[in-house]
This record gives sequence, C-alpha cells and structure tokens, in this order.
Amino acid sequence: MLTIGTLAKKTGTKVQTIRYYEQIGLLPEPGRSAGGQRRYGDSELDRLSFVRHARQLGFSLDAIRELLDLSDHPDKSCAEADAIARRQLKQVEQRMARLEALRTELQRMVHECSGGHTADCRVLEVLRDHSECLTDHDEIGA
Amino acid sequence: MLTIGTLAKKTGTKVQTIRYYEQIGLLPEPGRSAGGQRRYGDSELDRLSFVRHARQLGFSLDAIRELLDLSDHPDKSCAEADAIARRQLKQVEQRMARLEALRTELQRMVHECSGGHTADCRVLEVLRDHSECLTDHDEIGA
DNA sequence: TCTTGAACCTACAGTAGCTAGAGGGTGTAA
DNA sequence: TTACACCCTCTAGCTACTGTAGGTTCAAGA
Repeated sequence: MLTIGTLAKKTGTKVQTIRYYEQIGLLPEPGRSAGGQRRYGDSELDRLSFVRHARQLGFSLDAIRELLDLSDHPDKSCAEADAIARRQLKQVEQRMARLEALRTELQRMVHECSGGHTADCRVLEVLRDHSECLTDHDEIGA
Repeated sequence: MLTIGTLAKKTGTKVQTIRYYEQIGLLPEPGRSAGGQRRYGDSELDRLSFVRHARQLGFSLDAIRELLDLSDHPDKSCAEADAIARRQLKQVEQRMARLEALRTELQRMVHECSGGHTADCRVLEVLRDHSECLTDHDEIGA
C-alpha cells in the first residue's frame, strides 16, 4: 500500500495534483488508513501513470476521461480511441503550423533590430504596424 | 470618438477583453460620455492594436506591458525590447521541438492501430506502458 | 417629443489544469 | 514520548479571458 507521497514520486506528479484528479473524478476515491490518510494499490498506480502519460502527450483531461472509459471496457470498439488520438494529432499539427509562422515573424523582428534606441526599434515597429506582418493570425494562443 | 463596440470591431477584440485590459492597467482609463460610456480616440486604437498584435505573436500580457513601456520611452535602449523578442522566439522554438516529439509519438500510435477492440488497441497500450515511449517528456503542456 | 432596441454599464462567476498556503492531524522511528 | 516528516481539508490564486444578470444610455424613427 502506497501513501500519496510515494505515489506522487513514482509517477512524477505533485501530491495536490493527485488529490485534484480525485476531486474531478479522474481517479477513484482510494482506501484510507485508520487515521484517514489515502492508501493506494497497483491499479491506482497504473491509472495515474496512464493519465500522466496522456497529459504529457497533450491530451486534455476530458479526452483522458474518454480514453480511461474505453480502457475500462475491453470489448468496445477501438475506433473511438483511435479518433481521439487522431484529433490530438491534428491539433498538434495545427499548433506546429501556427508556431512555424510565429517563429518566422519573430526571427524577422529580431534579425532586423539594429540595437539603437527604442524610437527606431524594429521589434516595436513591427508590433505597431500590423500591415507589415507577413503572416495572418486570426486566432490567439499557441 | 469611438465607442467600445466600434473599437472592438476595428481591432478584432471582444468588448469584455478591452474592459479587462483596462482593468489590469494595460490600457489607460478612457474618457467617458455624459452618460458614463467609454469613448476612445486614435491613440487608444493604436495601443490596443499593438497589444493584439503582440498577443497574436504569443507574447504574454506581462511581456506586452514591458514592450508598451519601452514604446512609450523612445530614448531608452532598444536592447530590452530585443531581449524580450528573443526570449519569445526561444520559447516558440522550444514549444515547436516539443510538439515535434509529440507528433512523432501520436503518429506512431495512430498508424499502429488496427481497428479491433479496445483490448488490443495500440493507442491505449502505448498510453498504458510509458516504457514503450520513444521520447522523454519531463514537462507537461504544449 | 416619445419610444424602441441595440449597445452600453458594473459586478461577479466560470473556464483549464493545476499550485500554494493556512491551520491542523497522523505515523513512525529513536 | 517526543520529534518531525508527512498527511488532511479548505480556500485562494494563477493566465487570459469569456459569459451572465440586471440595469442604464444612446441614437434613430414615428
């Protein structure tokens, strides 16, 4: 039986995060010691590892909830899990494309800056005048 | 003189967001009509455009605050603005590298999925077993 | 001049995914 | 038994907004 601190160390999670996952129903309520402290077994360790790995791959907690549910029902079709992963992949690709455009413009700003006074700063100038912008950014957020 | 709604349309910002920027001190308090409604001039339009453009490039509101301050002092050295932009560029490059790794693993998951039952789903299997993971992910978040 | 309806106002709550702190209780080894 | 690391709950905070409730103002048309 593991304490919450041990589970945290084993999974690279903060203690508060584990309690948070329990609170939002991502992890089941664990058993408790006589004094009321949480005690975990291997199944909880596996479940939390699953969650952390999925988080590291950028899945949202909602998506992870779906994936966990699928994982709990081995007879269900795999198609749904596949769809979630594809959706995630698409999001990652979109974000990459967006960052690519940002990188280009930031590089331009930085390379053109000659290092004088802010009055002539290319960085500020580019920010001031959107029309100089080579790329279109409809959406905000990386 | 522009109403807040017109300013919002011209800059592609939501009305609430403009009020929020004012609240956190990113935009100055504007003049008001006799009835108490906000009225904006060209300087506010420029300032908000600057903010939006910087946001679109992924700068944080804190970074934008610094950039605005520099922009307000044309005699200051450009070096600081340059440093902020370089920091941002670095962040973008780091995020891209991270997304690249995620994309690789997601592609692997998706390509290996044969479409049967979740019991044999590669997607879930990969998530379950971190040791199969080709990449290291210390940090969470794109 | 009056009315209508869109646009405005403030204040507060909610979003994701945690993280930190206060103030107190538990578990274990010396 | 005492020390001390660890655990508990509860609440608030973070970023950058977004939405809602309940009420007021403005400008155009009758």
